[in-house]
Amino acid sequence: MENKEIAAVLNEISQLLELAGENPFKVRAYAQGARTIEIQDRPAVELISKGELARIKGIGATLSQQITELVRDGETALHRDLQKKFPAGIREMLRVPGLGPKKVKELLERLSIRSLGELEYACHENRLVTLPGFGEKSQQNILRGIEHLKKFQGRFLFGEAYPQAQELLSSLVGHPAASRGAIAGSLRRCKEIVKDIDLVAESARPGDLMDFFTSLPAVEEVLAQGTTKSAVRLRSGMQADLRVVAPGAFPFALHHFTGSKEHHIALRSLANDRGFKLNEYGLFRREKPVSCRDEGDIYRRLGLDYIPPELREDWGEIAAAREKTLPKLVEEKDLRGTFHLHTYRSDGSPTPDQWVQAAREKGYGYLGLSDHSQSAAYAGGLKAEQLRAQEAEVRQANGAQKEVRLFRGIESDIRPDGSLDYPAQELARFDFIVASVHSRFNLTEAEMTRRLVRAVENPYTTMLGHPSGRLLLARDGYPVDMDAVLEAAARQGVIIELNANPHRLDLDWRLLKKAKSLGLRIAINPDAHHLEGLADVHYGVGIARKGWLTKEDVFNTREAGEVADYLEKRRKRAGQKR
DNA sequence: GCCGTTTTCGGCCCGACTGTTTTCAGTCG
Repeated sequence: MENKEIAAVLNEISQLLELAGENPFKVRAYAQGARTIEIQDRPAVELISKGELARIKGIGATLSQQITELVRDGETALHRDLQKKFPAGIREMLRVPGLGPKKVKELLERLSIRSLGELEYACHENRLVTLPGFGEKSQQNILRGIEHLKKFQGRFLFGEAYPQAQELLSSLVGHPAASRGAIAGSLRRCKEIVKDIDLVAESARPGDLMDFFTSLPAVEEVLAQGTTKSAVRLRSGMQADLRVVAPGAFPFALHHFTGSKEHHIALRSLANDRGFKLNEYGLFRREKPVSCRDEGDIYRRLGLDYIPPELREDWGEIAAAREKTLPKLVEEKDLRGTFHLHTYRSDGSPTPDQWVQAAREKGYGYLGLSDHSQSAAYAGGLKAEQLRAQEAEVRQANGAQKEVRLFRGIESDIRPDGSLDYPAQELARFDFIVASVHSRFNLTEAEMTRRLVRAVENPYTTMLGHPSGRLLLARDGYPVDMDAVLEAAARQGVIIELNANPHRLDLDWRLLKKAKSLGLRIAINPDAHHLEGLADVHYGVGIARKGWLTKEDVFNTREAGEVADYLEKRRKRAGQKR
């Protein structure tokens, strides 16, 4: 059983214990244990065999026993009993905003409601109003919450939410009552999926700013309005929350509402140890406020280096900030070019000349064009006989100007047996090759792992495209032993793509740290099919930062000449190996 | 349930808002 699966079970145990009315600290201990086991570099089975499991901070005797039981039997008695007591329908009710374990328990015990469907029915029957702790309002809110769950599932892509947040923010900071404003929440931390938009603003006239916010054209419905907090539902279906604070409190509010919760728990605990108290209004030493101009000051007063928002996941960043070993994260301005762009020849729209123009506008020195290969018939993959024309076209675009170097590549399908999609003499002619899986996702994990390992062992493979194959909010990645694939890529010097398309953001940031530790280079590629898609590298950079990557870890921060030399050398070596 | 350079027992981040109450519990971030 993998660490991730173990974590999922522990998390569920935590939720169910909460439903059972257990000690909240016990509940938290299980949730914390889940996180701890998930971020271990080594599999639990190894930790158990070496007797190191119970020595990990946050895993004590009981959790260690539960994990051991899980690894040995694939399940635990505790988990099984809890599941029997609280079936899936009950757990689903916890996703309704405003419903927590206590209220779900009440619904269960007093009205025998055991699923979302039953809950909706009970609301329509007006049966919640008489329940203690509930009333007319909460019944309506629950109905609306169910409606919303059904409609949107309450989750949105980073790339969907970000432009909306930007627009709201620019409206807000343009208002005379606002002196400062910022995006906060998981969006600021660059999570690939977000639940809502959090905004923080500073104002001496909060009432005016709130009136302005709740009447913006993007707002469909005002869910709550006060002088410190307002919440609205946007026409897009997203919820946006605005917090307004008085001048001086802004850094603390921004920090607080950026999260994550786990980061705050760890940080406040450290603050306590050092004689401080930290909350959303300030940093205090013996009840006396400590002045901070910005978030950097907050960390410095606590004896830490500044921790960028993307890293605030309680994933080792606090220890690194204390030891002054935080990485200097890559920035968008470090990128010198990018790869994996489609043209009109397969399923994209731009011509090579148009891509050159787009690169120029972005200040890039090079672009790597890679249309689909012949097996991807659905995407207009290039037949072998079309390759000469493509070659000539790229050569011509390069001859016509000197500012932007176009590299001629292909996004080669990885066939089910792991081979690439053209004969070697064709592969040898490309400047670079992105190898990706686009079909036959239904192989077993062992077969898929073999397939990907074989693909990265092909001497012509330059990079592995969207390694997991996931489509966020739509499709999980195929089953594959990603560790084995990454290790093979590291042996072969194959670059790993961080596909920056908001639907993919693949390789996942949780694995980037692992890839980095293997010495792998990462290419932040937009996988763009239209000119506007080039801007998606922004999301890729956010995820790269979240994965602790520096400029040096990212392949396309190199200058055009260096990239050209690298690709040429690799191509020569591949020719010799063949 | 976990943890300990004051502690092996007694803490565990902390405050606002909502809807329900008539002083507060539950939820949320």
